[in-house]
Amino acid sequence: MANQGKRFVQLTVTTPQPIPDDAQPTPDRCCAMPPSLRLPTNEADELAAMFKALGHPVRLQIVELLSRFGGQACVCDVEAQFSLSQPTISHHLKILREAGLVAADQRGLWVYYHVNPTAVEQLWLLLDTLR
Amino acid sequence: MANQGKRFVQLTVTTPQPIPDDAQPTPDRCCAMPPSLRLPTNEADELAAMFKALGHPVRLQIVELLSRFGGQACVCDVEAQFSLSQPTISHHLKILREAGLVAADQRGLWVYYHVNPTAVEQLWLLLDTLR
DNA sequence: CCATTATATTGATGATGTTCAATATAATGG
DNA sequence: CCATTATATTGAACATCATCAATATAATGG
Repeated sequence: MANQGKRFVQLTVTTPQPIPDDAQPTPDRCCAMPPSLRLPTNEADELAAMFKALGHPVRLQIVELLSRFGGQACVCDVEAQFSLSQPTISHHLKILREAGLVAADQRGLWVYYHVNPTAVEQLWLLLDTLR
Repeated sequence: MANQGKRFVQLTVTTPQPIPDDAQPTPDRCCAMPPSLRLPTNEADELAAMFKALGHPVRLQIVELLSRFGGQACVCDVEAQFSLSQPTISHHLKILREAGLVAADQRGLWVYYHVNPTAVEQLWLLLDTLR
């Protein structure tokens, strides 16, 4: 079977507008061309919540770790990598879950976590427009 | 002109890996394959600090705004887009500056901010490995 | 040097985040 | 049903964050 484990997505990206030639380098007044927001507040809220979840070194390391073990990393695997209590790891995993960045499924007594590729994709796409 | 201001991107998305057939559905012990951290703590600290700076809707909107006005957006331009006090905007800009995501240069009485493309690139690259 | 203006800093207040010990929950195997 | 084990939740202590009013700083133009 071709393209196993992959799918293709086509999307539209707005490019940054070029600075117009008549923009004064040192104008005698400011705010001549007030830019308007193109990132709506509700979108910004959701994306910022995901960035916020990545905004802690331990959580970033957890996600990086999970990204290399699709569905095979249980909580105790994660726990083993850090000098943090079990409740603290559980707390960080909850934050990542609630942001939609990871998902969990229970198999027997263990809970296995994996990265949600759609969520990462959204962030990646946004950064792509900011580069 | 067709597709003005837009470009099309085709990209590949990795779907979650299926659990291999030889993975025990209910193994009698866990952590058989302890993964090790590949993202060093000092790197994680720096990257997480940048993600954290993006982890607020207003700051995300500020960066998005700046990305479309390379070196032409002064603080008052930014201020005009939000219902927040001038000190609050200044505070958010400081956080973005200290994370290395934006830089400022003064021209006359005004201070113009622009996105630091190297910083965005770093985050983009990391997310690229997590997809 | 004085007045004006844009931006930054300070200090305060209320909200949110991080961590752990203790405890609860839920699955498993006798 | 009981003991064991993995994970989650609770509650508390302490740290950090977001916001604004007030004030400081620094550039400019008289």
